[in-house]
Amino acid sequence: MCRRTTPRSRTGRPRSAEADLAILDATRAALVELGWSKLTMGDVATRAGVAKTTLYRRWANKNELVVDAVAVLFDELELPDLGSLQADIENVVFQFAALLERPETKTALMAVVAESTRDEPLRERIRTSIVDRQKRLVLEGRQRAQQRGELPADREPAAVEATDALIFDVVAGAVVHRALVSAEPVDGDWVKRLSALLLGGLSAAAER
Amino acid sequence: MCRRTTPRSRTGRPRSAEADLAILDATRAALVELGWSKLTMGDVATRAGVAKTTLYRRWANKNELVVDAVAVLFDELELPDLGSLQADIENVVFQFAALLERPETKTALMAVVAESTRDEPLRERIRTSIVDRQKRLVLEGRQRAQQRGELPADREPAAVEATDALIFDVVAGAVVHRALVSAEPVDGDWVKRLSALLLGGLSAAAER
Amino acid sequence: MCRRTTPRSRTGRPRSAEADLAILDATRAALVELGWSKLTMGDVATRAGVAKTTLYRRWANKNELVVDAVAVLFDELELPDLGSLQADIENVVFQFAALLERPETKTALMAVVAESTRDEPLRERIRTSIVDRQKRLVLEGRQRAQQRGELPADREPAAVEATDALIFDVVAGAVVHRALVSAEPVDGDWVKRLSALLLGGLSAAAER
Amino acid sequence: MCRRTTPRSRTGRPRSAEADLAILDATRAALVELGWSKLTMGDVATRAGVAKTTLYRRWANKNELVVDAVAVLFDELELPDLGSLQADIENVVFQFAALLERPETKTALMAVVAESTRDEPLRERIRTSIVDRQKRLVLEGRQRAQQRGELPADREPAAVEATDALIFDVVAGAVVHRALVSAEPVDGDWVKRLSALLLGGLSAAAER
DNA sequence: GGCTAAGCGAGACGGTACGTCGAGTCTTGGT
DNA sequence: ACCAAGACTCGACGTACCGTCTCGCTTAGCC
Repeated sequence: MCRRTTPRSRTGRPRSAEADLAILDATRAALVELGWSKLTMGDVATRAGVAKTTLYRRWANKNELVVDAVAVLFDELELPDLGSLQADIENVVFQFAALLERPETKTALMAVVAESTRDEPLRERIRTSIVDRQKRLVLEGRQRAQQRGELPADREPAAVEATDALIFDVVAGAVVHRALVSAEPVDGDWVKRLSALLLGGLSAAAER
Repeated sequence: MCRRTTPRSRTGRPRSAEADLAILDATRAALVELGWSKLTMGDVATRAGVAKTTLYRRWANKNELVVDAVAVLFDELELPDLGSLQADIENVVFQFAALLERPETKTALMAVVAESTRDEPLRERIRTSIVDRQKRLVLEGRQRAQQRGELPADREPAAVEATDALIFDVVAGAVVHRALVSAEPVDGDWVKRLSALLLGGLSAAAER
Repeated sequence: MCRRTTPRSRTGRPRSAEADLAILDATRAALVELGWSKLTMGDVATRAGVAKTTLYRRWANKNELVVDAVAVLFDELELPDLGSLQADIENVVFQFAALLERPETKTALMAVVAESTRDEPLRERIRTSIVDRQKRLVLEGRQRAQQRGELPADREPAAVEATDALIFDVVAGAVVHRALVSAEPVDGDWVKRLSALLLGGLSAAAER
Repeated sequence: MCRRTTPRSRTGRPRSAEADLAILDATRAALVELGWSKLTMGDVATRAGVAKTTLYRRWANKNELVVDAVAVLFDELELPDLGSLQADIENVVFQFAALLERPETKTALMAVVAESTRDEPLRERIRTSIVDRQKRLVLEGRQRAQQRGELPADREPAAVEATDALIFDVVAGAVVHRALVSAEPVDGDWVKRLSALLLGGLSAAAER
């Protein structure tokens, strides 16, 4: 979580663990109230009852702090076995949509992605802290569907991986676009249509 | 294009039309060189050979200016008839990906979307200037495919509209997510897989 | 009054005389309400129901306008014959003090003098519009006192002129300093002491 | 000197004392080069090698800064015992005139007095920083003359105080008016006439 | 009575300075 | 070594006013 890359000295006063939590909580609270662009480091420090220095000792800048503050929310996503691929897809789409409805996620996610187009370390941090962690959902869902026989067993690994990546971009991208760009609700009807499209597409691919 | 809402006074010196163009050009140039977050109003004004006040007389803030500057780029997207739905899809995806590769679009699009989550007028501006204008591509492509017989003729209009919206979010969302979040190339292989998925999904839906 | 130095063309629409008065009135009103430093040309124009252009066609800048607006107030000073030099002095001091109590004079006079230390044309304008016009009071008062026999008749003109100038600086300077710098009231007691000082000093000089 | 009114926090980085001096020096330099009205806070900050915010942290505005910068110059005035009241008067008048010849004083003094007519805190600051500090010269000169027997010993204190105040306003006012309004030189001849007037007036008052 | 040169209101224009705010750093004294 | 406090530099913000300009529209005087 903490961006300390150097191996951390053994002497001196150790960092306060409480401070880390307080800062991340304060960051999320500030995101909810103010949104990304009005959030300030000084305000976060005040909310957390901490000096600005303490923030900068732990995070290099605002972007990295916000990524860490928001990343943990994405770990809440789970994929309980609901018995069918369609149910699993619809469930995860709903969860993801609910996550994007939260004001802290809504305002922060696109902002840090935008910043990351010009900031390679930030992109890397986003990838490791948020993006890659969610790919497990696609992998798990696909494997479960194969076990159920809803999808054929793997043939060549490269194709499987490419399809996983595609599904990930399609699902995540469609939900984000629906929620933030089109600014329309991710409701039951829309989710059904999306999952139907995906299942149809995957089945068609499997038949060939 | 310009935010003139009041019907425009008849007296007084009229606004310079040249200035408008120079400002939008300067904005795009600054986006390319500096990216969204480093772009400043003062710098844009200098590049355009214009006073800062002239910018603020026309646009309320950086976001609205950037939306206008970038919007015109999206109008370049076209949908020539390539003879098959698959070819049309692949073509438009490529065009869209190429657009998102341009540094001015890449850095600006996500940023203004992020801001729009807390700024209703901005969201409206984005919708009318950018988003809604591109929905025509989905509509046109679908109609053409129906004429070719690749897709069944319309049944109920509501379902058609909902499917158009879904396809729009899926295509645009997937490309944006691939390009900006996953940060992986939108290459021929990926585009083929995406269009196969869509075609499969649409066909499956049509059969029911 | 108006700074037109070139001989003025005979053709074309003549300048509005009403506008001149309205502008000077508006300037004084603005001085009263806002003071020198908060007075703006745009505000004066609005008050006068006139375009800014019209101001600048007549006065080169804020300083010159204010000098003209205030100058006329100084012409109100009069020197009625009260029968004795002491009474005449006390009377003119009271008048001058009353003038400096008016908010428009108070705020404007020192300000334009301050500006004039770096602006030769302005200094010239102040001299001709305000300062020199008041020297007549000293001259008149002295001549009247000589006729009454309170002061000896002139000997050498240079000395007379030098004394006139001294008295002018002493009286005007003392009143201004009392009113604006010391910020204490120019009351009967103070005026009596000042006139006694002057009369004593002038008599002493006459005896030699 | 510095406007610190609250008793000063004990924690945090203390204010730089060097910065204070550098800023006041820079202010005087800017006054000399540019004059009051062209002096800008940004320019002063640059000259002092300091950020603009540092200026505003210490002084509320240009006026207060300039008063502080100029006040110290007035402390240079001294009243050495030259053996006679006349000599003492002429000396202090020359010193004061020389001070008003300096470009930084010339341009600043009237300007801040003008502003002070609409700004009570500024008036107070001028009084305590500049005006009251110079009244000592009148007091000292009068006491010395009494010791020499040139002036009678005090009778009632109120009258003495009133006369001191009068002399202060007359001398300071006359010199300022001569130098800045009449814009004529404070030369030996004029000074002799002024001191003669004062001595004559004081003697006449004493005889009664 | 039409021509014409200037005046006029309106308001946009290029500039310059304002005073504020936030980022990120540095310097205290104290833990 | 950590920490809270708060001053520091830097740079952008959005606003205000200056004095100029460009419109379209009067308005007086001379042909």
